Amino acid sequence: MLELAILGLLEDQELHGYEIRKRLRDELGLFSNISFGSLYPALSRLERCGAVAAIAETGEVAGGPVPMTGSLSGERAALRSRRASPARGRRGRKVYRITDEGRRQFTTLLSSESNAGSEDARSFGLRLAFARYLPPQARLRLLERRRAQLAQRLTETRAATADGSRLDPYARSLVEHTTESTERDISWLDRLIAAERARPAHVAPATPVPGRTEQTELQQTEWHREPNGLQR
Amino acid sequence: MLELAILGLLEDQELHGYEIRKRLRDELGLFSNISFGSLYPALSRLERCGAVAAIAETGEVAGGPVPMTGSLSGERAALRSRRASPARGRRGRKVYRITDEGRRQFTTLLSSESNAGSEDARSFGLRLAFARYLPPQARLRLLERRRAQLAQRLTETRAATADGSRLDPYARSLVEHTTESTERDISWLDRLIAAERARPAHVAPATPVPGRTEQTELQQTEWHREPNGLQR
DNA sequence: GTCATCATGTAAGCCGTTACATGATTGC
DNA sequence: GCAATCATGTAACGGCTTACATGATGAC
Repeated sequence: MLELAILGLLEDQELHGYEIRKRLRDELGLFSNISFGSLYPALSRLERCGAVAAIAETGEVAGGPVPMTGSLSGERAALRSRRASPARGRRGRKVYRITDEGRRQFTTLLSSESNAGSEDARSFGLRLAFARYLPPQARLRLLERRRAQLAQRLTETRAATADGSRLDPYARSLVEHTTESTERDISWLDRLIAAERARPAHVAPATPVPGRTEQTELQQTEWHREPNGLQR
Repeated sequence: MLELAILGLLEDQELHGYEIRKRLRDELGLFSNISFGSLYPALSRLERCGAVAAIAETGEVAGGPVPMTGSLSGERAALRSRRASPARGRRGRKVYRITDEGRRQFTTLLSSESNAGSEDARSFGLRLAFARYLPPQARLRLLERRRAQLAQRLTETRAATADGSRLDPYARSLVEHTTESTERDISWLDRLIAAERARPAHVAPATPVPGRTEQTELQQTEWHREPNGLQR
Protein backbone atom coordinates (compact mmCIF):
# COMPACT_ATOMS: atom_id res chain seq x y z
CA MET A 1 0.00 0.00 0.00
CA LEU A 2 2.57 2.54 1.09
CA GLU A 3 4.95 0.92 -1.34
CA LEU A 4 2.49 1.54 -4.13
CA ALA A 5 2.21 5.19 -3.18
CA ILE A 6 5.97 5.64 -3.08
CA LEU A 7 6.57 3.89 -6.39
CA GLY A 8 3.77 5.93 -7.94
CA LEU A 9 5.34 9.19 -6.92
CA LEU A 10 8.78 8.06 -8.05
CA GLU A 11 7.40 7.16 -11.48
CA ASP A 12 7.16 10.87 -12.07
CA GLN A 13 10.43 12.06 -10.62
CA GLU A 14 13.23 11.37 -8.18
CA LEU A 15 12.42 12.33 -4.62
CA HIS A 16 13.78 12.00 -1.11
CA GLY A 17 11.77 10.61 1.79
CA TYR A 18 10.77 13.85 3.42
CA GLU A 19 9.51 15.16 0.12
CA ILE A 20 7.51 11.99 -0.58
CA ARG A 21 5.70 12.49 2.68
CA LYS A 22 4.91 16.08 1.78
CA ARG A 23 3.54 15.13 -1.64
CA LEU A 24 1.35 12.44 -0.21
CA ARG A 25 -0.06 14.86 2.32
CA ASP A 26 -0.40 18.11 0.38
CA GLU A 27 -0.87 16.92 -3.13
CA LEU A 28 -2.93 13.76 -2.97
CA GLY A 29 -4.38 14.10 0.53
CA LEU A 30 -3.80 10.38 0.89
CA PHE A 31 -2.11 9.05 4.01
CA SER A 32 -2.54 12.40 5.69
CA ASN A 33 0.78 12.77 7.42
CA ILE A 34 2.25 9.36 7.02
CA SER A 35 4.74 8.87 9.82
CA PHE A 36 8.47 8.59 9.27
CA GLY A 37 8.37 5.43 11.26
CA SER A 38 6.63 3.77 8.38
CA LEU A 39 7.96 5.79 5.47
CA TYR A 40 11.67 5.18 5.91
CA PRO A 41 11.42 1.47 6.60
CA ALA A 42 9.26 1.19 3.47
CA LEU A 43 11.94 2.94 1.44
CA SER A 44 14.57 0.61 2.88
CA ARG A 45 12.49 -2.40 1.94
CA LEU A 46 12.03 -1.11 -1.59
CA GLU A 47 15.73 -0.44 -1.89
CA ARG A 48 16.64 -3.85 -0.51
CA CYS A 49 14.53 -5.62 -3.09
CA GLY A 50 15.82 -3.49 -5.92
CA ALA A 51 12.68 -1.51 -6.71
CA VAL A 52 14.35 1.82 -6.06
CA ALA A 53 17.91 3.06 -6.06
CA ALA A 54 19.27 5.74 -3.74
CA ILE A 55 21.54 8.52 -4.85
CA ALA A 56 23.06 9.68 -1.59
CA GLU A 57 23.61 13.41 -1.33
CA THR A 58 25.49 13.35 1.95
CA GLY A 59 27.84 16.07 3.00
CA GLU A 60 30.16 13.40 4.34
CA VAL A 61 33.37 12.19 2.73
CA ALA A 62 33.18 8.93 0.79
CA GLY A 63 35.07 6.66 3.17
CA GLY A 64 33.19 8.03 6.18
CA PRO A 65 30.75 6.42 8.60
CA VAL A 66 27.79 5.58 6.31
CA PRO A 67 26.39 3.38 9.08
CA MET A 68 24.32 0.22 8.86
CA THR A 69 23.27 0.49 5.26
CA GLY A 70 26.87 0.81 4.15
CA SER A 71 27.37 -2.62 2.69
CA LEU A 72 24.04 -2.52 0.93
CA SER A 73 24.00 0.91 -0.62
CA GLY A 74 27.73 1.39 -0.83
CA GLU A 75 27.90 0.57 -4.51
CA ARG A 76 26.14 3.80 -5.31
CA ALA A 77 28.73 5.94 -3.52
CA ALA A 78 30.17 7.08 -6.83
CA LEU A 79 27.08 9.02 -7.79
CA ARG A 80 27.09 11.65 -5.10
CA SER A 81 27.30 15.30 -6.00
CA ARG A 82 29.48 16.35 -3.09
CA ARG A 83 27.76 19.64 -2.13
CA ALA A 84 28.99 20.98 -5.44
CA SER A 85 25.61 22.19 -6.68
CA PRO A 86 24.26 25.62 -5.82
CA ALA A 87 20.61 25.06 -4.90
CA ARG A 88 20.18 24.60 -1.09
CA GLY A 89 22.39 21.55 -0.84
CA ARG A 90 20.96 20.23 2.44
CA ARG A 91 22.28 17.42 4.56
CA GLY A 92 22.50 13.71 3.86
CA ARG A 93 19.39 13.77 1.75
CA LYS A 94 18.89 10.41 0.11
CA VAL A 95 17.23 10.88 -3.23
CA TYR A 96 15.49 7.81 -4.58
CA ARG A 97 14.96 6.82 -8.17
CA ILE A 98 12.69 4.05 -9.41
CA THR A 99 14.29 1.13 -11.25
CA ASP A 100 12.91 -1.03 -14.04
CA GLU A 101 12.19 -3.70 -11.46
CA GLY A 102 10.37 -1.05 -9.44
CA ARG A 103 8.27 -0.09 -12.44
CA ARG A 104 7.36 -3.71 -12.93
CA GLN A 105 6.34 -4.04 -9.28
CA PHE A 106 4.38 -0.82 -9.49
CA THR A 107 2.31 -2.09 -12.39
CA THR A 108 1.68 -5.35 -10.61
CA LEU A 109 0.60 -3.64 -7.40
CA LEU A 110 -1.53 -1.08 -9.16
CA SER A 111 -3.53 -3.48 -11.25
CA SER A 112 -3.70 -6.32 -8.73
CA GLU A 113 -7.32 -7.19 -8.20
CA SER A 114 -6.48 -9.76 -5.59
CA ASN A 115 -8.44 -7.97 -2.90
CA ALA A 116 -11.21 -7.45 -5.43
CA GLY A 117 -14.14 -7.73 -3.08
CA SER A 118 -13.13 -5.42 -0.29
CA GLU A 119 -11.27 -2.31 -1.23
CA ASP A 120 -11.21 0.45 1.33
CA ALA A 121 -11.44 4.13 0.49
CA ARG A 122 -7.73 4.72 0.80
CA SER A 123 -6.72 1.86 -1.38
CA PHE A 124 -9.14 3.01 -4.04
CA GLY A 125 -8.06 6.63 -3.76
CA LEU A 126 -4.47 5.61 -4.18
CA ARG A 127 -5.18 3.58 -7.28
CA LEU A 128 -7.27 6.34 -8.76
CA ALA A 129 -4.52 8.86 -8.13
CA PHE A 130 -2.26 6.75 -10.33
CA ALA A 131 -5.00 5.64 -12.74
CA ARG A 132 -3.21 7.24 -15.65
CA TYR A 133 -0.69 4.42 -15.47
CA LEU A 134 -3.42 1.83 -15.89
CA PRO A 135 -4.62 0.49 -19.23
CA PRO A 136 -8.14 1.79 -20.02
CA GLN A 137 -10.00 -1.43 -19.30
CA ALA A 138 -8.32 -1.86 -15.92
CA ARG A 139 -9.14 1.76 -15.12
CA LEU A 140 -12.78 1.17 -15.94
CA ARG A 141 -12.84 -2.00 -13.87
CA LEU A 142 -11.38 -0.13 -10.93
CA LEU A 143 -14.12 2.47 -11.07
CA GLU A 144 -16.90 -0.01 -11.55
CA ARG A 145 -15.70 -2.28 -8.82
CA ARG A 146 -15.67 0.62 -6.42
CA ARG A 147 -19.10 1.73 -7.56
CA ALA A 148 -20.58 -1.71 -7.08
CA GLN A 149 -19.14 -1.88 -3.62
CA LEU A 150 -20.54 1.45 -2.53
CA ALA A 151 -23.91 0.67 -4.09
CA GLN A 152 -24.08 -2.59 -2.21
CA ARG A 153 -23.19 -0.98 1.08
CA LEU A 154 -25.91 1.55 0.46
CA THR A 155 -28.48 -1.15 -0.18
CA GLU A 156 -27.52 -2.94 3.00
CA THR A 157 -27.67 0.23 5.05
CA ARG A 158 -31.07 1.08 3.66
CA ALA A 159 -32.35 -2.41 4.40
CA ALA A 160 -31.12 -2.15 7.97
CA THR A 161 -32.41 1.39 8.45
CA ALA A 162 -35.78 0.87 6.79
CA ASP A 163 -37.49 -0.75 9.73
CA GLY A 164 -38.57 2.07 12.03
CA SER A 165 -34.99 2.73 13.15
CA ARG A 166 -35.02 3.51 16.83
CA LEU A 167 -31.71 5.35 16.64
CA ASP A 168 -31.19 8.42 18.76
CA PRO A 169 -30.82 11.76 16.92
CA TYR A 170 -27.02 11.77 17.00
CA ALA A 171 -26.60 8.30 15.62
CA ARG A 172 -29.30 8.92 13.07
CA SER A 173 -27.72 12.14 11.88
CA LEU A 174 -24.44 10.28 11.50
CA VAL A 175 -26.01 7.47 9.52
CA GLU A 176 -27.89 9.86 7.27
CA HIS A 177 -24.84 11.96 6.62
CA THR A 178 -22.81 8.88 5.82
CA THR A 179 -25.49 7.69 3.43
CA GLU A 180 -25.56 11.03 1.66
CA SER A 181 -21.79 10.99 1.31
CA THR A 182 -21.91 7.54 -0.19
CA GLU A 183 -24.58 8.65 -2.65
CA ARG A 184 -22.39 11.53 -3.71
CA ASP A 185 -19.41 9.25 -4.06
CA ILE A 186 -21.45 7.02 -6.32
CA SER A 187 -22.61 9.79 -8.59
CA TRP A 188 -19.06 11.09 -8.75
CA LEU A 189 -17.95 7.64 -9.82
CA ASP A 190 -20.75 7.59 -12.38
CA ARG A 191 -19.38 10.78 -13.90
CA LEU A 192 -15.90 9.31 -14.02
CA ILE A 193 -17.18 6.10 -15.57
CA ALA A 194 -19.16 8.01 -18.18
CA ALA A 195 -16.10 10.06 -19.07
CA GLU A 196 -14.08 6.90 -19.31
CA ARG A 197 -16.61 5.28 -21.63
CA ALA A 198 -16.78 8.36 -23.80
CA ARG A 199 -13.05 8.16 -24.41
CA PRO A 200 -12.24 6.55 -27.76
CA ALA A 201 -10.66 3.18 -27.12
CA HIS A 202 -7.76 3.68 -29.48
CA VAL A 203 -6.43 6.87 -27.87
CA ALA A 204 -4.54 5.22 -25.06
CA PRO A 205 -2.98 1.85 -25.90
CA ALA A 206 -2.13 -0.89 -23.42
CA THR A 207 1.21 0.66 -22.54
CA PRO A 208 0.75 3.21 -19.79
CA VAL A 209 1.50 6.73 -20.94
CA PRO A 210 2.06 9.62 -18.54
CA GLY A 211 -0.96 11.84 -19.04
CA ARG A 212 -1.31 14.58 -21.62
CA THR A 213 -3.13 12.58 -24.32
CA GLU A 214 -5.99 11.86 -22.00
CA GLN A 215 -6.34 15.34 -20.60
CA THR A 216 -8.65 16.64 -23.31
CA GLU A 217 -11.08 13.76 -23.15
CA LEU A 218 -11.60 13.99 -19.44
CA GLN A 219 -11.80 17.73 -19.35
CA GLN A 220 -14.35 18.28 -22.01
CA THR A 221 -16.72 16.30 -19.84
CA GLU A 222 -18.62 18.52 -17.44
CA TRP A 223 -17.57 18.05 -13.83
CA HIS A 224 -19.85 20.96 -12.97
CA ARG A 225 -18.36 22.04 -9.70
CA GLU A 226 -20.39 24.78 -8.16
CA PRO A 227 -18.53 26.79 -5.54
CA ASN A 228 -20.46 25.58 -2.53
CA GLY A 229 -20.21 28.02 0.35
CA LEU A 230 -18.12 27.21 3.36
CA GLN A 231 -17.27 30.61 4.82
CA ARG A 232 -17.98 31.15 8.48
CA MET B 1 -11.74 2.00 20.17
CA LEU B 2 -13.45 -1.31 19.61
CA GLU B 3 -13.91 -1.53 23.35
CA LEU B 4 -15.69 1.82 23.28
CA ALA B 5 -18.03 0.60 20.56
CA ILE B 6 -18.85 -2.60 22.42
CA LEU B 7 -19.48 -0.87 25.72
CA GLY B 8 -21.61 1.71 23.96
CA LEU B 9 -23.85 -0.93 22.44
CA LEU B 10 -24.08 -2.82 25.72
CA GLU B 11 -25.17 0.36 27.52
CA ASP B 12 -28.46 -0.06 25.71
CA GLN B 13 -29.03 -3.79 26.08
CA GLU B 14 -27.43 -7.18 26.57
CA LEU B 15 -25.98 -8.69 23.41
CA HIS B 16 -23.87 -11.58 22.23
CA GLY B 17 -20.77 -11.16 20.08
CA TYR B 18 -22.25 -12.03 16.73
CA GLU B 19 -25.07 -9.60 17.31
CA ILE B 20 -22.68 -6.81 18.31
CA ARG B 21 -20.92 -7.21 15.02
CA LYS B 22 -24.19 -6.98 13.16
CA ARG B 23 -25.26 -3.83 14.97
CA LEU B 24 -21.96 -2.14 14.30
CA ARG B 25 -22.23 -2.97 10.63
CA ASP B 26 -25.91 -2.47 9.86
CA GLU B 27 -26.95 0.08 12.38
CA LEU B 28 -24.05 2.45 12.80
CA GLY B 29 -22.08 1.68 9.65
CA LEU B 30 -18.95 1.94 11.78
CA PHE B 31 -16.30 -0.74 11.60
CA SER B 32 -17.94 -2.14 8.50
CA ASN B 33 -17.69 -5.86 9.16
CA ILE B 34 -15.39 -5.96 12.12
CA SER B 35 -13.69 -9.33 12.11
CA PHE B 36 -14.31 -11.97 14.73
CA GLY B 37 -10.61 -12.16 15.21
CA SER B 38 -10.72 -8.80 16.88
CA LEU B 39 -14.23 -8.83 18.28
CA TYR B 40 -14.01 -11.90 20.47
CA PRO B 41 -10.60 -11.15 21.94
CA ALA B 42 -11.91 -7.67 22.76
CA LEU B 43 -14.87 -9.17 24.57
CA SER B 44 -12.53 -11.47 26.48
CA ARG B 45 -10.38 -8.52 27.50
CA LEU B 46 -13.42 -6.60 28.68
CA GLU B 47 -14.64 -9.59 30.62
CA ARG B 48 -11.25 -10.22 32.17
CA CYS B 49 -11.05 -6.68 33.49
CA GLY B 50 -14.59 -6.74 34.82
CA ALA B 51 -16.20 -4.29 32.38
CA VAL B 52 -18.73 -6.82 31.14
CA ALA B 53 -20.22 -10.03 32.51
CA ALA B 54 -21.19 -13.04 30.40
CA ILE B 55 -24.35 -15.04 30.84
CA ALA B 56 -23.56 -18.30 29.05
CA GLU B 57 -26.43 -19.90 27.18
CA THR B 58 -24.70 -23.11 26.10
CA GLY B 59 -26.62 -26.22 25.11
CA GLU B 60 -23.84 -28.41 26.53
CA VAL B 61 -23.91 -30.29 29.80
CA ALA B 62 -21.99 -28.68 32.65
CA GLY B 63 -19.05 -31.07 32.92
CA GLY B 64 -18.61 -31.24 29.14
CA PRO B 65 -15.66 -30.43 26.88
CA VAL B 66 -15.44 -26.60 27.18
CA PRO B 67 -11.95 -26.66 25.68
CA MET B 68 -9.15 -24.12 26.03
CA THR B 69 -11.09 -21.36 27.70
CA GLY B 70 -12.27 -23.68 30.43
CA SER B 71 -10.16 -22.31 33.23
CA LEU B 72 -10.95 -18.74 32.31
CA SER B 73 -14.72 -18.75 31.80
CA GLY B 74 -15.55 -21.80 33.88
CA GLU B 75 -16.72 -19.87 36.90
CA ARG B 76 -19.83 -18.73 35.09
CA ALA B 77 -21.08 -22.23 34.40
CA ALA B 78 -23.79 -21.85 37.03
CA LEU B 79 -25.69 -19.19 35.13
CA ARG B 80 -26.71 -21.14 32.04
CA SER B 81 -30.35 -21.52 31.09
CA ARG B 82 -30.13 -25.05 29.68
CA ARG B 83 -32.26 -24.65 26.50
CA ALA B 84 -35.26 -24.16 28.79
CA SER B 85 -36.51 -20.95 27.14
CA PRO B 86 -38.77 -21.01 24.09
CA ALA B 87 -37.32 -18.34 21.72
CA ARG B 88 -34.78 -19.87 19.30
CA GLY B 89 -32.45 -21.14 22.00
CA ARG B 90 -29.36 -21.36 19.81
CA ARG B 91 -26.04 -22.85 20.72
CA GLY B 92 -23.47 -21.70 23.27
CA ARG B 93 -24.37 -18.09 22.74
CA LYS B 94 -22.59 -15.95 25.28
CA VAL B 95 -24.70 -12.94 26.12
CA TYR B 96 -22.79 -10.04 27.61
CA ARG B 97 -24.04 -7.45 30.04
CA ILE B 98 -22.23 -4.25 31.00
CA THR B 99 -21.19 -3.81 34.62
CA ASP B 100 -20.91 -0.66 36.72
CA GLU B 101 -17.16 -0.79 36.19
CA GLY B 102 -17.85 -1.06 32.46
CA ARG B 103 -20.06 2.01 32.58
CA ARG B 104 -17.32 3.92 34.32
CA GLN B 105 -14.79 2.85 31.67
CA PHE B 106 -17.20 3.73 28.91
CA THR B 107 -17.62 7.28 30.20
CA THR B 108 -13.86 7.65 30.52
CA LEU B 109 -13.19 6.36 27.01
CA LEU B 110 -15.98 8.38 25.46
CA SER B 111 -15.00 11.72 26.89
CA SER B 112 -11.22 11.22 26.79
CA GLU B 113 -9.71 14.06 24.85
CA SER B 114 -6.27 12.58 25.09
CA ASN B 115 -5.85 12.33 21.35
CA ALA B 116 -7.34 15.81 21.05
CA GLY B 117 -5.35 16.98 18.06
CA SER B 118 -5.71 14.11 15.68
CA GLU B 119 -9.01 12.32 15.64
CA ASP B 120 -9.73 10.20 12.63
CA ALA B 121 -13.14 9.88 11.03
CA ARG B 122 -13.94 6.57 12.65
CA SER B 123 -13.06 7.68 16.13
CA PHE B 124 -15.21 10.77 15.69
CA GLY B 125 -18.09 8.82 14.21
CA LEU B 126 -18.01 6.42 17.09
CA ARG B 127 -18.09 9.18 19.67
CA LEU B 128 -20.88 10.96 17.87
CA ALA B 129 -22.91 7.77 17.70
CA PHE B 130 -22.82 7.67 21.48
CA ALA B 131 -22.95 11.43 21.98
CA ARG B 132 -26.18 11.18 23.93
CA TYR B 133 -24.16 9.75 26.80
CA LEU B 134 -21.93 12.83 26.88
CA PRO B 135 -22.65 15.92 28.95
CA PRO B 136 -23.66 18.85 26.69
CA GLN B 137 -20.40 20.78 26.91
CA ALA B 138 -18.33 17.72 26.06
CA ARG B 139 -20.64 17.05 23.14
CA LEU B 140 -20.15 20.55 21.85
CA ARG B 141 -16.39 20.30 22.27
CA LEU B 142 -16.38 17.06 20.31
CA LEU B 143 -18.17 18.69 17.40
CA GLU B 144 -16.07 21.82 17.43
CA ARG B 145 -12.81 19.95 17.68
CA ARG B 146 -13.76 17.90 14.66
CA ARG B 147 -14.85 20.98 12.77
CA ALA B 148 -11.60 22.79 13.50
CA GLN B 149 -9.64 19.80 12.28
CA LEU B 150 -11.48 19.51 9.00
CA ALA B 151 -11.31 23.25 8.44
CA GLN B 152 -7.56 23.20 8.94
CA ARG B 153 -7.07 20.31 6.60
CA LEU B 154 -9.09 22.18 4.02
CA THR B 155 -6.94 25.27 4.39
CA GLU B 156 -3.78 23.25 3.94
CA THR B 157 -5.12 21.45 0.90
CA ARG B 158 -6.15 24.73 -0.67
CA ALA B 159 -2.76 26.22 0.00
CA ALA B 160 -1.05 23.25 -1.62
CA THR B 161 -3.43 23.12 -4.56
CA ALA B 162 -3.53 26.86 -5.23
CA ASP B 163 -0.28 27.01 -7.18
CA GLY B 164 -1.09 25.93 -10.71
CA SER B 165 -1.47 22.28 -9.69
CA ARG B 166 0.05 20.12 -12.38
CA LEU B 167 -1.98 17.10 -11.32
CA ASP B 168 -3.29 14.77 -13.96
CA PRO B 169 -7.09 14.63 -14.42
CA TYR B 170 -7.58 11.54 -12.26
CA ALA B 171 -5.63 12.82 -9.29
CA ARG B 172 -7.24 16.21 -9.66
CA SER B 173 -10.73 14.78 -9.72
CA LEU B 174 -9.91 12.83 -6.60
CA VAL B 175 -8.58 15.87 -4.79
CA GLU B 176 -11.54 17.99 -5.80
CA HIS B 177 -14.03 15.37 -4.75
CA THR B 178 -12.30 14.96 -1.42
CA THR B 179 -12.35 18.70 -0.88
CA GLU B 180 -16.05 18.87 -1.63
CA SER B 181 -16.73 16.04 0.78
CA THR B 182 -14.82 17.83 3.49
CA GLU B 183 -16.79 21.00 2.85
CA ARG B 184 -20.02 19.09 3.22
CA ASP B 185 -18.78 17.46 6.38
CA ILE B 186 -18.03 20.87 7.79
CA SER B 187 -21.42 22.33 7.01
CA TRP B 188 -23.04 19.23 8.46
CA LEU B 189 -21.04 19.80 11.63
CA ASP B 190 -22.11 23.44 11.58
CA ARG B 191 -25.74 22.36 11.60
CA LEU B 192 -25.11 19.98 14.46
CA ILE B 193 -23.26 22.65 16.40
CA ALA B 194 -26.04 25.17 15.82
CA ALA B 195 -28.63 22.66 17.01
CA GLU B 196 -26.49 21.96 20.04
CA ARG B 197 -26.21 25.65 20.89
CA ALA B 198 -29.93 26.18 20.44
CA ARG B 199 -30.67 23.55 23.05
CA PRO B 200 -31.47 25.10 26.44
CA ALA B 201 -28.62 24.29 28.81
CA HIS B 202 -30.82 23.04 31.63
CA VAL B 203 -32.57 20.32 29.63
CA ALA B 204 -29.86 17.73 29.94
CA PRO B 205 -27.94 17.74 33.23
CA ALA B 206 -24.37 16.48 33.72
CA THR B 207 -25.50 12.89 34.22
CA PRO B 208 -25.91 11.18 30.85
CA VAL B 209 -29.49 10.22 30.15
CA PRO B 210 -30.46 7.74 27.42
CA GLY B 211 -32.16 9.83 24.80
CA ARG B 212 -35.81 10.78 24.70
CA THR B 213 -35.58 14.18 26.43
CA GLU B 214 -33.25 15.47 23.73
CA GLN B 215 -35.12 14.12 20.75
CA THR B 216 -37.49 17.08 20.45
CA GLU B 217 -34.75 19.69 20.57
CA LEU B 218 -32.67 18.18 17.83
CA GLN B 219 -35.54 17.31 15.61
CA GLN B 220 -37.22 20.66 15.49
CA THR B 221 -34.04 21.90 13.84
CA GLU B 222 -34.17 21.52 10.06
CA TRP B 223 -31.72 18.95 8.70
CA HIS B 224 -33.28 19.55 5.31
CA ARG B 225 -32.44 16.35 3.53
CA GLU B 226 -33.45 16.51 -0.07
CA PRO B 227 -33.78 13.12 -1.74
CA ASN B 228 -30.80 13.38 -4.03
CA GLY B 229 -31.12 11.09 -6.99
CA LEU B 230 -29.08 7.96 -7.20
CA GLN B 231 -31.19 5.58 -9.25
CA ARG B 232 -29.51 3.83 -12.08
C1' DG C 1 23.74 31.21 19.87
C1' DT C 2 19.55 29.28 19.60
C1' DC C 3 15.31 28.06 17.40
C1' DA C 4 12.47 26.30 13.57
C1' DT C 5 12.66 23.44 9.77
C1' DC C 6 14.60 19.92 7.11
C1' DA C 7 16.16 15.28 7.15
C1' DT C 8 16.84 10.26 8.45
C1' DG C 9 16.35 6.63 11.07
C1' DT C 10 15.17 2.72 15.21
C1' DA C 11 12.13 0.31 18.72
C1' DA C 12 8.04 -0.77 20.72
C1' DG C 13 3.54 -1.37 20.38
C1' DC C 14 -1.52 -0.94 18.98
C1' DC C 15 -5.22 -2.19 16.43
C1' DG C 16 -6.85 -4.51 13.26
C1' DT C 17 -6.82 -8.25 9.53
C1' DT C 18 -6.86 -13.10 7.25
C1' DA C 19 -6.83 -17.85 7.75
C1' DC C 20 -7.86 -21.62 10.36
C1' DA C 21 -10.67 -24.75 13.50
C1' DT C 22 -15.01 -26.05 15.55
C1' DG C 23 -19.66 -26.91 16.26
C1' DA C 24 -25.02 -26.14 16.70
C1' DT C 25 -29.42 -25.10 14.29
C1' DT C 26 -32.52 -24.60 10.50
C1' DG C 27 -34.44 -25.41 6.04
C1' DC C 28 -34.65 -28.07 1.88
C1' DG D 1 -28.28 -35.92 4.46
C1' DC D 2 -26.39 -31.50 3.21
C1' DA D 3 -25.78 -26.70 2.82
C1' DA D 4 -26.38 -22.16 4.75
C1' DT D 5 -26.41 -19.48 8.64
C1' DC D 6 -25.43 -18.68 13.32
C1' DA D 7 -21.94 -18.72 16.75
C1' DT D 8 -17.30 -18.69 19.09
C1' DG D 9 -12.81 -18.81 19.21
C1' DT D 10 -7.09 -19.09 18.14
C1' DA D 11 -2.67 -17.95 15.57
C1' DA D 12 -0.06 -15.43 12.71
C1' DC D 13 0.83 -11.54 10.71
C1' DG D 14 0.36 -6.66 8.51
C1' DG D 15 0.59 -1.92 8.46
C1' DC D 16 0.81 2.10 10.62
C1' DT D 17 1.56 4.96 14.94
C1' DT D 18 4.16 7.06 18.84
C1' DA D 19 8.21 7.97 21.06
C1' DC D 20 12.90 8.24 20.87
C1' DA D 21 17.61 9.53 18.95
C1' DT D 22 20.41 12.27 15.85
C1' DG D 23 22.12 15.77 13.18
C1' DA D 24 22.50 19.61 9.42
C1' DT D 25 20.98 24.19 7.69
C1' DG D 26 19.21 28.74 7.71
C1' DA D 27 17.05 32.74 9.87
C1' DC D 28 16.95 36.08 13.45
